[in-house]
Amino acid sequence: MKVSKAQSALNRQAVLEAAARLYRERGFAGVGVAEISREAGFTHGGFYGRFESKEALAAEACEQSLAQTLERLRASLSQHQGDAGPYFHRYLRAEHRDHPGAGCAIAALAVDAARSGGAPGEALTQGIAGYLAALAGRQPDEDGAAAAPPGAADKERAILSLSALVGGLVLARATAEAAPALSDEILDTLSATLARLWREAPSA
Amino acid sequence: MKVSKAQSALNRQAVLEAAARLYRERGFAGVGVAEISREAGFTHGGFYGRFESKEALAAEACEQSLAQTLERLRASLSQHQGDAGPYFHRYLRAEHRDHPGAGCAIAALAVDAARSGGAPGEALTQGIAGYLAALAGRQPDEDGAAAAPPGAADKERAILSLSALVGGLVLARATAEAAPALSDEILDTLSATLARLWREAPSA
DNA sequence: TGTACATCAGTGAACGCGCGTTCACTGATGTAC
DNA sequence: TGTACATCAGTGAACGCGCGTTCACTGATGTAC
Repeated sequence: MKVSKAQSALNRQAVLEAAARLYRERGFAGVGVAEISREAGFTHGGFYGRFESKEALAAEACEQSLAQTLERLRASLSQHQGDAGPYFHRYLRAEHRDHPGAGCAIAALAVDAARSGGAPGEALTQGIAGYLAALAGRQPDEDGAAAAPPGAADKERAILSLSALVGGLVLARATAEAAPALSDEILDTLSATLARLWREAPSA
Repeated sequence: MKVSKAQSALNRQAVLEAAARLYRERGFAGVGVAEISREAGFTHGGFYGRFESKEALAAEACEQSLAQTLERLRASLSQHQGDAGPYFHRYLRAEHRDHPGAGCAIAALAVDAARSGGAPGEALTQGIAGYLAALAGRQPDEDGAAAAPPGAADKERAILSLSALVGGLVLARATAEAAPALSDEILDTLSATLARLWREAPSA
């Protein structure tokens, strides 16, 4: 049963989105192409008409979820005039901890990508570089002058912040089941610490 | 071919150590009981005489590598009178990034443990709690008086530090192949930042 | 616009393989006498 | 201490299963006239 080109493109996108969610939830090795296809509403036989291999799908799923992750950061920064506080606060919520499939691709996939290497590893690397650049970037002046390039202190703060966000979320997820109070404490404490850190040394 | 009880205990330990290394390198889903047994010098047929299941082995391997991870932190803290700087510096070395099998169990296994839940998840949770306690703990006074209990600032600093260590190592590993310069920068920058953080607000 | 037919997106069965787990067997260990 | 034998740690073949991947087939799409 053939399907129109437009529908076929939508179908491919549906598989990609199912993969982006399931991989973040269970890792590359934890989900198969059959389950991903089924989740999107198809049989696994058509998979290789849409993607070259499981690794190719993993790489595309990485790119897609990383793009979403970066877009959220950029949107929040621009909405709050470069103040990262609100973004950190959202990032370190229980809601985010409890729904990795819809959350930060770096926290969910970086360990898997480091192990798998190849195309997913490259996608993650680009995503991390882009994230750090966005976090270190300075906002344009109020009078519209171009933003100053980020200095060493900006890069340092960006690296500390992303490391703390990713590590904190990973720790909170690992402890959520067996020690929910500790898990909450990690999120809340970290959220307060990072907010203070940016308040004390704000960017230009 | 039976084997002496003493030898059998050594053999079990050898399998456990192979598992602790391979799981940290490739994750729970990335290595099978056959490969672990082979790595330790045995056939996989004898596996279920030593462990109840793959999950039971994973849990024991977690406990073992976590115990090693905590022992290293405690040893470094006690050797340097509570100064965590040298430990952070070692933790954030390229050597550590490049050899996950012998490195920090939290950074290597927390994502996997969060996904698997069960006994490995509980082991990781206990390990994280112990790590934070050790990092927040105050050293006894020079005149031998008992150490003061850790305050809120100590716990906050411990959570920020562990999060940054784990997140930083994860990021450095993810970028090591495709952007080695960025990977090095993450490690070096974080190392300097954390050292400064502890120098500026030292514990009693 | 209507018809004839080539294209090709998706189906479902099949493949070889490695997984976790089981089991009959082997033969050195360790014990009862 | 020496002998006879029960125990049991480890072997290797086998199991059912799900994996990634392939392929002959179906039938709606989209095109040539």
